[in-house]
Amino acid sequence: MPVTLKDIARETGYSVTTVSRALNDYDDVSPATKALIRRAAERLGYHPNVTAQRLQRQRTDTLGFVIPTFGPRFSDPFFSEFLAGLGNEASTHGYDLLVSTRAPGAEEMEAYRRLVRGKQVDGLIIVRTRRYDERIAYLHEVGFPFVAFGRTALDIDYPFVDEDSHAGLTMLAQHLIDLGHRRIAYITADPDLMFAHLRMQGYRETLARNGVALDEALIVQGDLTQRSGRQATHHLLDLPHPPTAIIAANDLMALGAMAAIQERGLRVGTDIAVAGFDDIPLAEHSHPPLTTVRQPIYQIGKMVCEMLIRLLRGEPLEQTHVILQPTLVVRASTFGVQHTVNSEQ
Amino acid sequence: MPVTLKDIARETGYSVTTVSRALNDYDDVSPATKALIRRAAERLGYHPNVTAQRLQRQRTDTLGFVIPTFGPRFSDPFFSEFLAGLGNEASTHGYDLLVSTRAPGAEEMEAYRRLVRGKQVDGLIIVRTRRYDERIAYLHEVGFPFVAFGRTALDIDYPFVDEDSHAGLTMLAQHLIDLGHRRIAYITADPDLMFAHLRMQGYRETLARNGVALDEALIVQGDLTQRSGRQATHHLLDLPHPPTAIIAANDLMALGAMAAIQERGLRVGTDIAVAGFDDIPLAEHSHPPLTTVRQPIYQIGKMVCEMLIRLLRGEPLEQTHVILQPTLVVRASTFGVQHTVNSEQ
DNA sequence: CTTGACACCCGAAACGTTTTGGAGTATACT
DNA sequence: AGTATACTCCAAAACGTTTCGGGTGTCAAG
Repeated sequence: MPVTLKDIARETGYSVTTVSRALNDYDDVSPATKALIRRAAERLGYHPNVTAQRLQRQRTDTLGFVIPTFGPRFSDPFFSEFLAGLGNEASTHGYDLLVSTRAPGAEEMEAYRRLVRGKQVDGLIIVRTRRYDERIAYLHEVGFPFVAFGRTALDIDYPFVDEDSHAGLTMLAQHLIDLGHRRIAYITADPDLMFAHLRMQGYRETLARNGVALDEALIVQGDLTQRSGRQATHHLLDLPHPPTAIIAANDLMALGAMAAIQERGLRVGTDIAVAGFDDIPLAEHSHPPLTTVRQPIYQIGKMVCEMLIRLLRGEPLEQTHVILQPTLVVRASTFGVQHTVNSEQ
Repeated sequence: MPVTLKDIARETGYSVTTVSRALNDYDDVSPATKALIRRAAERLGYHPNVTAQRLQRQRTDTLGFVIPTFGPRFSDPFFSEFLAGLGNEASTHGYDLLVSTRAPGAEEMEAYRRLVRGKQVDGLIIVRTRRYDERIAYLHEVGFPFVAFGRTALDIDYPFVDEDSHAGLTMLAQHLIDLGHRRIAYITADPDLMFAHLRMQGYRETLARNGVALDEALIVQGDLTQRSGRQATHHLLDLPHPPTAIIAANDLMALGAMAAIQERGLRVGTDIAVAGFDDIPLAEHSHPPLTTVRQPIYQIGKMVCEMLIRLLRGEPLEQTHVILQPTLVVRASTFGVQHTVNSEQ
């Protein structure tokens, strides 16, 4: 049914070889023939069979991305934005994106293995790196091309982009200390997540450097969702000696913290300061707007994708270890003024 | 480098045919041979080349999903959740997901055409249907398998799942009217979007049925983002005769509306009621929690995916036109009580 | 001693493309 | 005239799999 090279060959009287070479603009086909063949292809409505090309060329022009999902109500702005960056960059370079969704764990690893062994993709994108990241260890071991968003604690050299989580949390903590806070809580995430680990380090070190005593009771762990941020905050507020400021490892948990505080009739920004990390679009439009650290997720997605494509094409990477400096975005949630109208609209 | 059927054939002394048939469990291969071949395959680390299988089988076992993105800061919980449903369902049936991101328009259509003509995917998933949806018209015309989330105004019969937007908005509007509101604003989205159209209809009809005069000044249009909801609300509040309640076509815009109201020192739920649509995870944890209409997006993603797979496998669909009844979720944003602690934690 | 039936196996073609390694025919140069 | 030198073109192999249409050998029934 679909028209193939053979059809064009039959139609024009040329061989399949010549038709193929004409359409691929080889210079051992005369201009006249090329034109003729191209017109025929156009007329017949020819479009190459991508699968056949892949088999022959031994590459898929497809990148793989396994999204770590957590449960059905999975919804993290991080991934939409990252995916958008990835997808747009990939398409401008003629690459497709194969996406899987798996909860971290055994099934996730199986998905990676399948993609690698079946040669379904030319390269992989890794996000949410863990301190001892099994995916990276595996891909490195089998020598499969990949680029990650995030570092690990493994002794493996691989290309990555990462934001400086440590610096980000240092800025946040310093900001709160400068405002006079001394009881600063931290809602962390699974400490095996590299970024959670680094942020925690930044938190601890900044308090120490400023001579602020660290109360371990003020460190609680969430799972990056709003719900967990809310629960953690209720727990913190129930403490005999509650914090005056709360930093969350991401914006979603910070928004949950704000909800918990407001549920108790307290005011965010005046009674208790709250800060997040990521600067998701919601942060700017929450009430009060959320102080946070900006991570250009879309840009990072693009950058990771571009690096991987260069890698696949054998082009040199100017940098294989990119660490981006985040910027502090101070908004009303830590500023002490409640009903500030945000300047930008 | 990678091990192929030929390698196993050489190793075991059987033909490529027999090896293939053994591994695919044909019953014209003796159990002993099967075992022998399978052990060899295992030992050599054989994994079939998916591309070659595809070429031969003339199908890709891949579904296509083109995400309509709007700008770099694209971030809509709807898509994460839908994608999770899609991805999980697809993987349980052995299908992969090819994802593209395109802003609606010419490039988007080109992406669809490419996927169809290059035979890159066996079927497509369509979301955010428009009243006169070009994608659906095209796919129907060329006879390519697809399932959509959403109806259209086109006179085309195709399989879809949709939620009853009309009923959803009817419930919201009725809820507000029952609470005594008479000046109910509506923040709509691009009216070419089918769901925005249907929701608007539900809004208009419910007001009319209850004898509530419709003030066209109270209908403003956003673009589904928080930012636009906030802007629209500022506009509404500047009106000489502002509304006492605001319904937004989706939760994101409703959250924006809440921010705008609070920025002016007004209280959501007591001074002005706000309601959204979707019940994204954020709705429950906002402050105050948002009254909305629940759409089981994850389930819809699963259902759409399952329908498409059945379609591709030639299995009968029990229903090709599924319309789900949404449920009203009343929370404090319309309830008149400010600091309600949400029951579920 | 045939004849079938059955169990097991395989060569070759096919899927649609790209690439290899020439072959044939002009034209240009000695 | 002979010989390079382009310039066009093509047959066949290759990518790795599945499948079609047999083939062979054994055994029981006739």
